[in-house]
Parts: sequence; C-alpha cells; structure tokens
Amino acid sequence: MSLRIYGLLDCNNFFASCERLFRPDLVNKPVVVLSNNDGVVIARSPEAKQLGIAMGEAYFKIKRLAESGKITVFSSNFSFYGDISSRIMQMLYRWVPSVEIYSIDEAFLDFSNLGLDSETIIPIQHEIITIIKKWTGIPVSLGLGPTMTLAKVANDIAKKGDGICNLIDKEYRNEILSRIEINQVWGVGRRLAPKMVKLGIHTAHDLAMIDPHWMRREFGILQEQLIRELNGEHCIDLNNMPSPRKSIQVSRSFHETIDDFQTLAEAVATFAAKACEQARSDGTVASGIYVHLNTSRYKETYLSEGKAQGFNRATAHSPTVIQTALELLRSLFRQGTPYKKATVILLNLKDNTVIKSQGILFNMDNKTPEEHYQEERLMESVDHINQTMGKGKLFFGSQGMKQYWRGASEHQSPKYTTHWNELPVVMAK
DNA sequence: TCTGGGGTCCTAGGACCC
DNA sequence: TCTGGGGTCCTAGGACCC
Repeated sequence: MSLRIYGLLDCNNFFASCERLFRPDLVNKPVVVLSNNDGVVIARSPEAKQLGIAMGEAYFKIKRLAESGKITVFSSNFSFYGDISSRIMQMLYRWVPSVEIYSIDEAFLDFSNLGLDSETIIPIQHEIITIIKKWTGIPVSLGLGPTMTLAKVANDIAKKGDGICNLIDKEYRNEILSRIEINQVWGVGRRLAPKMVKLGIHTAHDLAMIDPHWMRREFGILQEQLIRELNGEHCIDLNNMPSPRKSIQVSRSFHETIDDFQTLAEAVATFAAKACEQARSDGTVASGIYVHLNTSRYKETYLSEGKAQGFNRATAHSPTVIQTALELLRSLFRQGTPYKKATVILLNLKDNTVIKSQGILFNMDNKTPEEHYQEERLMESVDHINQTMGKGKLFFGSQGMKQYWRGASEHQSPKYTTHWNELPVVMAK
C-alpha cells in the first residue's frame, strides 16, 4: 500500500534569480524586475525585499534608488525566463514521472505509488533542490504533503527556511497550519479572506476545523474542498493530461494613452496575429474572438467595454481573425477616448483536427476545401519563417510598421540563452 | 508622475423547453 | 385574475491563481 505524496517545487524570486545568472556581480545585491512598460515591480531579490520594496510598487517611486545605484532594475525579459523555466521543468522528470507545470516558476510533482514514505523521500527532496541549484543556478524550494493544498502550504514554509518542508505526516501539521494566515492559503484571495476573518477564521488551522458541509453551503464547492485538503483528504488531482487551453488572451497596457484609430488598430491586429500564432502552435482553432478596450482604471471616467463575434467556421487563420478583430474594434472605438489598454481573446478553442471535418462537411463559410487547404499552407509558411528567421520577421500589413503603441523596456537584459546575437561572451586569458 | 499580463473555474440568472 | 415544477444550456460576472 503506497502513500499519496505530492510536492510543490517553486523557484525562489524567479525573475530576479534569472537576471543574476549571468551577472555574478549582482549576487547578494538588491535586484528588481519590472512589468511591461517598466510600470511596476513584479519580482524582487531577497535583498530588495529587505529594502522594503513591495510587490506591485510603481517604478517611479523607487527610481531614485535605481539611479543612485542602490538597486539594479531590469525590464522583464520573458523569453529568457521562459527558457530557464523549461530547462528546470525538464529536469524534474529525472525524479518523478508525473509533473504538472503550474506556472512559469512552479510545478506540482506526484510521488504517489513510487513506494516512498515520509522518511524515504527526504534524501530525494534534498537532492532535487541541490541538483537544480547546481545545474541551473536557480534556487528552488520543495514542499511535500499528502494533498496538493498541503504541498503548497509546505512550500510556503520551505521558502522561508532552508528550502524544504515535509507535511506528509500529521505530527506537526496543526502547528504549521496555525502559523499560516488565512489570506496566505491557496484559494483564499482578497475577497474571501476578510469574510473568513469576520467569522473568526484567522489561520489555515482555523479553516481546517470548520465543517465542510457548512462551508459548501456558505462559500461553495471550492472552499469545501479546501478544508478537506487541509485535513489530508485528497480532492484536487494533478491533471496528467495536459489540458489544452480554452482561450488565448493577448493584452497590453500602453505606455501613453492612444486616441487615434490607426495606432489602436495596429495594436489590435498585432495581438490577434500573436494569439493565432499561439493557437496554431497548440494545434487549436477558435470559435470566436473578443476584443476589449479600456481607459485608465485610475481615472474617474473609467471606460471598459468589449465585444465578441463568432466565426462561421472555427479558425486560426490570421487574416480572417485580424479582419474580424478590426471590425469589432471599429464598432467599439469612440473618437477622442484615451485608451490605455487593449485585449484580444480567442474563445472556445478546439482541436483543429475535429473541426476540419465539420467545417468542410457543412461548408459553413462558403469556402472550398481547396481554399481552406491553401489558408493552412500559408499560415504554416508564415510560422516556419518566423521560427527560423526570428520572431516577427513576417507580419501582416494591418499590424503596421511603426507600432507606436509599443512602449519602453529600457532596462532589459540580453536574451542570453535564446538569441544567437545576445549570447554571453566569455573571455579567457 | 504611475499603477502588468495571462489564465481557470464556479455561480447566478435568464431563456427556453416539456 | 393567475399563472407549477423541473430540466438544460448559455452567458456574464466574480473569484481565484501566478
């Protein structure tokens, strides 16, 4: 009889840790990574946290620190982080057959049915964090528990200590859970936390003591599962099948507001093209598209509206999707409005092999099979050229040449590991 | 001054049907 | 005037995650 054991592996201060990989001069120094357009702080090294720099803090507030050299700031460099992430994720299969990548810097590991118990897994736990640090340079922490929720709690504790924590046995569980504030619990966000506190639920342990049936009535099924999971009862499963995405969203806030149609149209066309590219690489097609515009959330005249449109036949054909996106944009656009952000979402994505037969069968868009075939070949060629010649080499006219909507990323590090031209140079004497 | 981007799931309520 | 009880499907909105 084998124990259920889940692990949650988390890369510590991931983006900041990545930035230090090729900058040994920054080890033990405060490092901060900024969001798109250098707007706010999205990652901090421990030293930067110690300086009191908060997550989400506006860059202008800490600009002085950066200019005086007290901290080093980077614009986000997602292609670099993504590459480091996939290297780490690939390594995990050395130790465990079942890995679910949860985010760019986190993965759940399923150690169940491997004949391990809470004792025999300890050396493996140590080995994982040691080897990953040694081979990739990224510090990670690994928490273990009998459910995914408890593994998550364990990881929280691990991060604050020496990188490991084990909640598989019941022994210390109550003590650990009473140290976790309710708003730190996975699944309790900024809305639920105050409600729970009002009910006298202050810690994860308090929550674990609540009657799950009552919780279901008052808060819903997710919160019921949460209680059961905190008590070691397995409810949430690792999706072994990588579930295909149901939507693909591309959005950007603009550095400066945009009020002319042409500039906005270029941005929307670019987002649509990017979303299609992702869908094609997933092998999916969209049933519809949604375009959304908004002005600044922080102004009194906040405007936020969007519109959806279905396709006659599910598709990932960029010209078709761009055309629909621009039609939607035209009907949404209001003259003289200072738009701050645009979003394009491909809706209800489906596996393209299923759709292919349906569309042709019903001839829903008045195109011949030959035309569909040609559309697909065209997209394949575009993708191929962009993959081999570099991202964005080939694009559609409606995306525009100037792309004024693109803002600044003034402090971006080189794409060390994904661009030949930006490889780090090593000098040897 | 400025204030990210990309997802998932659940629930409530309306439309519609028998 | 009064007008059941149940089911399904869809959508919008809310909540969560990193």
